[in-house]
Amino acid sequence: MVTMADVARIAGVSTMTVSNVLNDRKAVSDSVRERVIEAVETSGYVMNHSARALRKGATGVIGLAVPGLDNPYFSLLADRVIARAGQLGYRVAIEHTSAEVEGELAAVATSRSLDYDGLIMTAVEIGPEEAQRLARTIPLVLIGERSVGGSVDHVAMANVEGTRAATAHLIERGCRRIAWVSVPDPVDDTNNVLYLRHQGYLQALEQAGLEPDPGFRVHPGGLTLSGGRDAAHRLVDDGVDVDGVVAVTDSVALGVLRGLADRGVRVPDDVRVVGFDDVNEAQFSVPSLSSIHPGHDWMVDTMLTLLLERITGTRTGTGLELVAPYELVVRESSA
Amino acid sequence: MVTMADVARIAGVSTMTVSNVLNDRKAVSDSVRERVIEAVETSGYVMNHSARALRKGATGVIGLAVPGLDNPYFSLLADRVIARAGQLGYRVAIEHTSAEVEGELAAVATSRSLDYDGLIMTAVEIGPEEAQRLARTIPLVLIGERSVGGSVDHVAMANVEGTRAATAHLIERGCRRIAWVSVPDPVDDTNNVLYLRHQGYLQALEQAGLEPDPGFRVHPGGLTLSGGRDAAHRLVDDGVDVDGVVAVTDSVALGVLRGLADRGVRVPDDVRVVGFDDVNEAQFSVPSLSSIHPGHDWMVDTMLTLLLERITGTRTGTGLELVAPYELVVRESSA
DNA sequence: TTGTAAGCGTTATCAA
DNA sequence: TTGATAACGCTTACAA
Repeated sequence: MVTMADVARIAGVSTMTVSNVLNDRKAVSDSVRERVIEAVETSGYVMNHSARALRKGATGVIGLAVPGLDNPYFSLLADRVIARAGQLGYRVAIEHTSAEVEGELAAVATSRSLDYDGLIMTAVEIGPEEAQRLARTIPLVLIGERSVGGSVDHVAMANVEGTRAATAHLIERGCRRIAWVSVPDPVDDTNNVLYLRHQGYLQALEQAGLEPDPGFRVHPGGLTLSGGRDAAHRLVDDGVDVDGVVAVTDSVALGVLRGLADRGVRVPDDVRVVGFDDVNEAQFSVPSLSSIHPGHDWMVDTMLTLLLERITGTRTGTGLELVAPYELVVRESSA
Repeated sequence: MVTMADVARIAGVSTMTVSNVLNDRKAVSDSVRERVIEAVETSGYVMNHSARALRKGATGVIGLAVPGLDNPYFSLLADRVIARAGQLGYRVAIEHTSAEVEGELAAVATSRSLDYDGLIMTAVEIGPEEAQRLARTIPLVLIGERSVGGSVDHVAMANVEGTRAATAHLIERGCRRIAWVSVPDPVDDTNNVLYLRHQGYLQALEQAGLEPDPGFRVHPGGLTLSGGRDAAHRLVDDGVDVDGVVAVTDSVALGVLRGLADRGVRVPDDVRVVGFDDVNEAQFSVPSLSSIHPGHDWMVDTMLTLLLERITGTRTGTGLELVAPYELVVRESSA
């Protein structure tokens, strides 16, 4: 392994000069700079990031904790976070949280927190206290929920407003019996995405004087394509008479489209469907899926801005809570 | 920041004893072990991985270089690699390669190679010489292609055999005018997935005495949903008379399904469609997509096994080349 | 069973 | 403009 000392020896300078050239830190004479650069190239030197990290107390790595990449929303998110972080000179390591036993999440994150200069986390199971404790160890930005307190920054989606708009859109299109497809009994908590989205659905129905559908038809943890498909099967097989479906996520909605097709239910003719997240695939399903676009780019930019402010110490104190602008995107499934 | 020395002071022992307890390395008396563990907990100590990495010369991180996660195949792959690597005690950092200017790929990978104990890479642009050079710096496993030589291990898909089976399947189902949807003019190279898959298509047609479709209808770099959709539009709009489509990837195939739907072409009644990769979404599209299942789990297990053998030095010498078992999965799009 | 000493490769600080 | 020195937190090798 070639070290800075080797390069220094070859170039006939000190390691500090090599370091200064490589980081263009101070003024270095042109002749010396050239010699160093040449020595770097001939020797094939590569920087040892562990040594730098140890010395500087920063790793240049941001952690991104998501349930899994096996989900179009999270892979979309990861893709953009990686790309944007790369532009800012950071690398991204992905942490899978869904594999962990409940509660282990925070422990794992804490034990690894030193490896990251900051952590972006989709807060599915983590509670306010845990989040605050974690945030004392490492700059922390939470996605998708609200009001954790402490120095935790939040970038939230317009969960309530989004599903309210989605539901109102179906009502406006003439739907009167609108099902909500999500997991049963989300915890009544303003930090819970599933709860908030359900509230939006309920609010829109109430505003229109309509009765909500009592059924939740996805198994907990089943916010997936297959979960959505199975839910649609049960919806039809149980003889529930609906003319609209609001699904808690696009994955579920796409599964619902498939499940309705299995039962010969036509979308949008018999039933109109709306999702939430506006994943890429929503544009290409048959029929294409109407959805709530939660401002992905805005969210990613904001998350990284907030995180870097904490990392560099530009901003301290109580956590900010920012809500991304959302947009209803109408496609074939509700046209 | 709490260090091992702090813990040692609190427990009244030496740092080595703390280190030994934390790594349960040697026999440590129960009383001392208890004191150390208590000191760790009360102090809130967390291991500094940079220091350990510097000292041990290993980071515990595996790099995964993929074009982007904005693609169901690569996100599926990343998901499984992260999960499996986690079980083996490694973390995974994702490198985006598609953002790089051509040729920079190798440079970037090299400059970062010290950060990883090993690298798994989808070799889209990297050439044999670059790969070999890289492999001298870091254990390297390449995905999806073949025959790079040197100490580079390979886990390949059955590219030729897969598309041959897919094409033969369409022929067996009665198709006679089968289009190939991929990028134009893939480099004639046994290391090029796109070339190999095209070969399989050609072989199946030749075997059946059929004429190949001359057209390639996806723009380079457009192996995406929208690329597939646009290709299908052009196929129909140009009046090409086909009764079957073999797409180079599932993303393209799913786009083709959408594009055909746009033009009122029925699948499978008018045209049968087969893809390659068997991504999750293939089961849930309408119609569901027939595909070549390239043995994802086998590939991921094998890749990590090979990589760890190189990392630990268990195996040295010339690179192995292993081909994953494939399977044709027939679904509605060709039923 | 526990402890001491040295060193991994880099950079901050201060001196020349 | 350049260099010497110490230190970051940990583990290997050896000593007690």
